Amino acid sequence: MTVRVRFAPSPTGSLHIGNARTALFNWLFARRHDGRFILRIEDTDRERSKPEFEAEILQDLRWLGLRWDEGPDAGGEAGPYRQSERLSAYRAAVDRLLDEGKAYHCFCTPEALEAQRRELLARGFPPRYDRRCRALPSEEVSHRRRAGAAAAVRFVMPPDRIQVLDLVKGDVQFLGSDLDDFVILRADGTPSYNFAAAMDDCRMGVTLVIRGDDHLANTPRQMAVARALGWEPPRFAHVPLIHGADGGPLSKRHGAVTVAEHRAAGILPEGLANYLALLGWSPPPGTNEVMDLPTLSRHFALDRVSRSPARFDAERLAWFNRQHLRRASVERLIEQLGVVATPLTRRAVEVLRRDASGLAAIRESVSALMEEPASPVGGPDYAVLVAARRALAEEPATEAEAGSLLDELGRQLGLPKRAIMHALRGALTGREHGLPVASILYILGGEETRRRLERAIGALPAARGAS
RNA sequence: GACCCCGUCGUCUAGUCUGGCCAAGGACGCGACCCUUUCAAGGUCGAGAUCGCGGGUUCGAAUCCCGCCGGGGUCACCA
Repeated sequence: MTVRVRFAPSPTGSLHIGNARTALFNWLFARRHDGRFILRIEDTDRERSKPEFEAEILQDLRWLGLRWDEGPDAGGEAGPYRQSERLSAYRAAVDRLLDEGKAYHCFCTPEALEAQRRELLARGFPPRYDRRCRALPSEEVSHRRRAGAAAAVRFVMPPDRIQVLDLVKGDVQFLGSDLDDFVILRADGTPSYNFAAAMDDCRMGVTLVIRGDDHLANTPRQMAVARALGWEPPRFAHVPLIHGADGGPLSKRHGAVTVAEHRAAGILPEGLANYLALLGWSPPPGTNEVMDLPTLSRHFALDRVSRSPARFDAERLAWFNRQHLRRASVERLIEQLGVVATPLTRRAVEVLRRDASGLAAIRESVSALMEEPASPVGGPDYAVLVAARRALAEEPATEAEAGSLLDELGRQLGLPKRAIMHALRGALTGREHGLPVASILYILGGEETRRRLERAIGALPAARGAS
C-alpha cells in the first residue's frame, strides 16, 4: 500500500512555525517512503476562514520547499481538497449515522450548553454533555424539525475502550465512556472538526496522520467516528509541540512565530527547514546535522522523533541559517535577497555570504557598499590616500590579489598596516568597521575604488594646500 | 475537576524497548586561546547534567517497578 499523508491547516491565519514543522514532517515522511503528500484545507469555520489566509499558507509552504502531490490547486483523485467543497458528503454520512441510530439531533442552545458546562465545572465534574436530547421521542424530533427549530447533530459515543497505537507516543488507551456525545454537524449544516477530519482521512485514503500532540486527546473521537461509518481509521503519529523559551506554548510574545516573519528576518528556507526538522527529530548517529531537504528526507524516520516538547531557540536557528548561507550559490542568494545582479552585487554576495549572520545582514551590507560614503571617517590620511590612488590602479581579480596590492602599499609607505587599513576603510565606505579592506577593494573593483578615493581626497581639508 | 501526554548539560538532543560498552555522547550557546587590518567568521581547548523527586528490584538502573512533584494537552455548534 502506498503511503499517503496529509497536512491539513485551517486558513485562519498565516503559517505558524509549529504547523510548518508538522507539514515538514509529513512531507519528509512522504518523500522517504515514496508516498503522496496531500494538502487539505480545513475551512469549515465560516467565520474565521479566509481565502487570503489559504493563499498565504500555500505560499509559505512553497517557499519552505514543500510541494504537495494533491491539494486544492493541484487536484487529485481524492478531491475536492477544501472541506467547504465537501459539505454534501458530510451531510450524507451524517444522515446515515442518524438512520442507524449512531447520531441524534440536539436542540439545546449554545447558551444553555455553556451554562450547563460552567455549572458542571464549578461543581468539580467533567464538563460533559448530559445527553438530554438523545432521549427525545422521534415524533417530537421530527415535529420540532418541521417547525424549523435549529438543531445540531451529536454523535453517540460508544463507551468501549479505544486503543491508539501511536507511532511516536506508543500505546495510548482511552475509554469512550469518558468522552461525551460531541457535535458532528452544526445547526448551520457545517461539519465539526472531529467529524470532517475523521471522515476525510478515511475517504482520502490517508494511511498515517502525523500531527501535533494537541490532537492526541481528539484521536479516540475520530477513530470512533471512522468506525461508526464502517471504515478502519488510519494510523497516527503525534509529535510534541514547540514551546517558547520560557517553556510555555509558543505565542506572539515569543517573537517571530510565523514562517513569514522568519522569511522577512532573512532566514533561508533550507535553514528554517533544517532547524525545524531537528526540533523533535534527531538524525541517525554519525550524520552531519546540517542537511538540505533531500538529505533530510533520506534520513527521516518517526522512531527517532522525541516524545517531549522542544523549546524554540532563535540562536540555534541562526546558526543553521549561517551554515546554509555558506553553502548556497551566489545566484540563489541574489534571488532570495531580491537585489539587482550586477558584477558588484555578485562579488559582494560572494564575499559576504561567508560570514554574514543572515540574509538581512547581507542585504544591509550590500546596500551599504553600494552607497557612496557621505564623508570619510576615522582620520583619513592624505598621504595614504594619494599613495593608494596610485597603488590601486590595477583591477584586483581576487581578494588575495587585492591583499597583495595592499601589502605593497604598506611597504611603500612604511606605515603600520592598521593605520593604512583604517584610513582606507574610512575613505571607501565611510565606516570604521566592516569587511577586510582587501575584500572591499575586490568588491568595488578598480574603477569604483579610484572614484571613491578621488572623492575622499577632494573632501580632505588639507587637499587644497597640499596638492 | 476528569482523561491523556511529557520530565537527560542554559537550549536541541543521543542513550530508555533489549539493565553493565554511560564516572552520560554530539550540536547550539557560553569561556579561554590561536588567527587577524576593524567587527565578525574560522580553528583549538574548556566549563557545563547528582539523568524531576522519593522508594523498591538487582552484583549493577538514566534504563525495570511503585508513589509523588512539576510542565503541557483535551474535555466548544474553534481547529
